[in-house]
Amino acid sequence: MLLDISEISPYNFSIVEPKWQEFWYKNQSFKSTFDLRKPKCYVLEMFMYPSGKVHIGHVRNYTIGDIIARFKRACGYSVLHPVGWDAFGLPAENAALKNKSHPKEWTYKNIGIMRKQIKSLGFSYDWTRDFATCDPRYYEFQQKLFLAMYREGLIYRKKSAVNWDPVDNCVLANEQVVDGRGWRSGAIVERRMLAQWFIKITAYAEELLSELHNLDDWPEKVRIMQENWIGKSEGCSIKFKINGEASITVFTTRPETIFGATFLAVSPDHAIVQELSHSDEKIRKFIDDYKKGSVSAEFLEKQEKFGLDTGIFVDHPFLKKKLPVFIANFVLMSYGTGAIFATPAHDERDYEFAVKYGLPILEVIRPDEDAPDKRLPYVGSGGTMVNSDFLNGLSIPEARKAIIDKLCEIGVGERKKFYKLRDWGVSRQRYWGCPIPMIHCEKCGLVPLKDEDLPVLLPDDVAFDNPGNPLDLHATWKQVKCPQCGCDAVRETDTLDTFVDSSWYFLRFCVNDHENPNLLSPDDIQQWMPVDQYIGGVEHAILHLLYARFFTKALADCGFIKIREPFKNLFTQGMVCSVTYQKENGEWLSPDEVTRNLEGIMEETTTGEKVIVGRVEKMSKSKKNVVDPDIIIKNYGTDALRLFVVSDTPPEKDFPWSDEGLEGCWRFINRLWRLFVFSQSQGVCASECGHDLNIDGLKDNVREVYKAFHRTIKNITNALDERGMNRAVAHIRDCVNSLYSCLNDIQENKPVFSVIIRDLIKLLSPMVPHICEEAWSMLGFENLVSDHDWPSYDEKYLAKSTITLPIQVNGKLRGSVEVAVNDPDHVVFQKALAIDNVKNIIGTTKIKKQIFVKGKIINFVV
RNA sequence: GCCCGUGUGGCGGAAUGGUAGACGCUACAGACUUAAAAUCUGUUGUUCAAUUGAACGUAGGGGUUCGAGUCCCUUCACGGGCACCA
Repeated sequence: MLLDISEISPYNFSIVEPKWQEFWYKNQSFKSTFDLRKPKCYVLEMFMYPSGKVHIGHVRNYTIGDIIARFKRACGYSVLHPVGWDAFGLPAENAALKNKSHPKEWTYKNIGIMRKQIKSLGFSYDWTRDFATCDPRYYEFQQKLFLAMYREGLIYRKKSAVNWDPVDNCVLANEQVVDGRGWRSGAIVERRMLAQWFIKITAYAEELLSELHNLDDWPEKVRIMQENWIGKSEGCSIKFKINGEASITVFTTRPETIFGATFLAVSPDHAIVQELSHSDEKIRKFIDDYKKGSVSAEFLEKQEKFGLDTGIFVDHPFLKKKLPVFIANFVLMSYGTGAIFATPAHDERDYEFAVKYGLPILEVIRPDEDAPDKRLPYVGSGGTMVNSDFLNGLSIPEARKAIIDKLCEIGVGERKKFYKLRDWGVSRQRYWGCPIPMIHCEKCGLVPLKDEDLPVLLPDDVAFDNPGNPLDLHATWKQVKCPQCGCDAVRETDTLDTFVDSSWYFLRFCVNDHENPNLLSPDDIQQWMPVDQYIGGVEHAILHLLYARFFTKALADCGFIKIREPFKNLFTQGMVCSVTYQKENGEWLSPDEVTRNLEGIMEETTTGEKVIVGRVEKMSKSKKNVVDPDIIIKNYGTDALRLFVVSDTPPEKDFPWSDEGLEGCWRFINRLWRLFVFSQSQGVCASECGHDLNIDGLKDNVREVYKAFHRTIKNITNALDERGMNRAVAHIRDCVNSLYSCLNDIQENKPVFSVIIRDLIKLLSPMVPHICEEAWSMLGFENLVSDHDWPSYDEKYLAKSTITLPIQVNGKLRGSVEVAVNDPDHVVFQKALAIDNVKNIIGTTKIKKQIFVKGKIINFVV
């Protein structure tokens, strides 16, 4: 009795999916054990902030990771695929303020909710390694790392310019300053010098930069971004004498322009300015005005250049000439030496400043004749030195070398490198973060805690109703005895930037807490590190990825670990986007608030008001174009969702959400299901797989399907190796389509189809694991498909015996011929020339040249 | 301003320098059905011819090549990063 494929009932994902999720979880199916006999593969997705809800972006990120993890596992790797929570941070405190809850409670509750959501997505995680950064076990160890880095001289405290919110009494990150005002209080942000904790990332600037070139498996884009961020420039420092005694040292990358220097400019934060301000009212006022400006980049951008003559003069090192020294707001204390010599003729900023204050402009580079723009300021790289004493007539590179040599020789200059990279300010005047294990003692100064006195636990009894840091306001928490002298002292009340928490979590995952109490057990780390595949959003290209690289190097130098680069292969996935709808008054509408009317125009369902269909933009709550994964899973199942987020669009590109596309994946899941059920009814099962296959005896179409299947295995394997999930899905669909075209032949060819179906399930399992496990057990296969090897293909089936050879005349396609692969050339040409179309076009013209690329193409040139 | 990336049907996208548009979505048609949905099977770059075919076609212009979406030069558009960095 034949089963009618159209009568197979739909795939019941709502029973099947939870069943397998439960099974995997209970049996710890994806627990990682290191196996020396296998190559290892550490697959990691950037861990999640427990905001309370998993969004589609997470789903895409983790699905990509899960596909890689499952694929690698099947390919015989011993895989580590962990999951955890980046749990400290400001939103928990904001929520606490709003809901009168405790950040801890809020955070762990959210983790609970999200853990459940993540489980419903069927990811192959090793749940035994799950942890949150706010677990005392985790942050205690972080304090230990902090102390080690402090001992190593990598951590210091220094006054630094910060954005200060005078209403909230706290420091704001640059991102939290909007139009010069605090984002929450609305108060005008001040620029303040404040004592802050810093980690000396600049000590690693050179290594962070040079090692980038070895990160071959990182996106070029990210490497360039980091390179620019580190921003190395090479040049030299030059000492300018004041009255033959004191001096000002400047840094320049254009020392060859020194004969065009007409003044010096120093930062308002420069030591010499501080000194002068004591005795000079005008300078004091200038500094006050300057300080009113924020340090935020956005604010600085709008600012005009302004300056003040100090009245001081310095000697030009080569000319009997004095240069005036100006204070200028565009000179940054944080870069170089905080002082420059200005050559207005060849620098845009110097030029603008010189024009404004009527300072001389002296040309020292004559542009080449063919230079596109010879106007001053001339900043081109070509030209000849003029008005420059012994440099006259030299090219710029020649002059640069000559002048540096000379400066070094006479002892006023030195070759120098400078970096844009700044030290990492990690102090946060917040409660919900890792406490800094330091003590302020009046007698002893800064005293680090001893390792054995750790952890410094966060107190639970804190209040959030006052502005400022709850730790600082706590009645007793900060009172402590100095570990050195035993006197009364106070704890540091700043907590660590949460980027610190995420700078070493990947190391922590290597160690199974339950099995090894040493959280950075060197053996475990040596086994698993580096992360073989790291996956996350490109928005972390600089901060997180740079901090994590730095931390790894620093911890290596502190003796904790041996590796120096954490992430071997980095993959940055695109954002999930969706169309936006907006009313004419600008109000955003969600997709279920709009309908297409009879004329095909979008309108608001309730009011009939006209709706503007906006751009496809990143999903965000404010634009109301978000999609809730829970609802999708409820209606279509996890497999359909997982399949959808990786089909059609390459994972590195932005993904345009579409309900129709999702429907398509749902249809495909059912199409698979019907294939499996129908095949089973035709006798396809595990026990049919044992037979030796005699390919030659098969009917032509079945043999072709079998051979094509080997190509499918190859194509999918290659696609997944290159992380082209969209291509893998396309090949799978193509393959399923061709299986559908020979459904009638299944019963007669049970062994062949059993093998095909078995391997098809394996090929599908990284993407849609639930339906695969179900089909696997339904067809009588043993264990889990997740435990089985990846199918292999046989090269001998890849070769085609006949091919369709395209025939071109003068590079234009004019037809094609079926030829056997082993046809001799003259036979192939004969066939090609016999095509009517080809004959007509060539006619009696002489063939000048014939190109035959075997197996590819023939081209006649006439 | 500087640096990087991208540009292919109505849409998402395929294509080691070798038949451009695989696969999917949308749309249309046929089969099944009393009917609809679902399913199965087709068609779907544009313009002519209307069967077989022809011309055009991978942002625009130029070049290399027997042959270019792919390599080189150039212009434009969009996206991203950095931005007083001396």
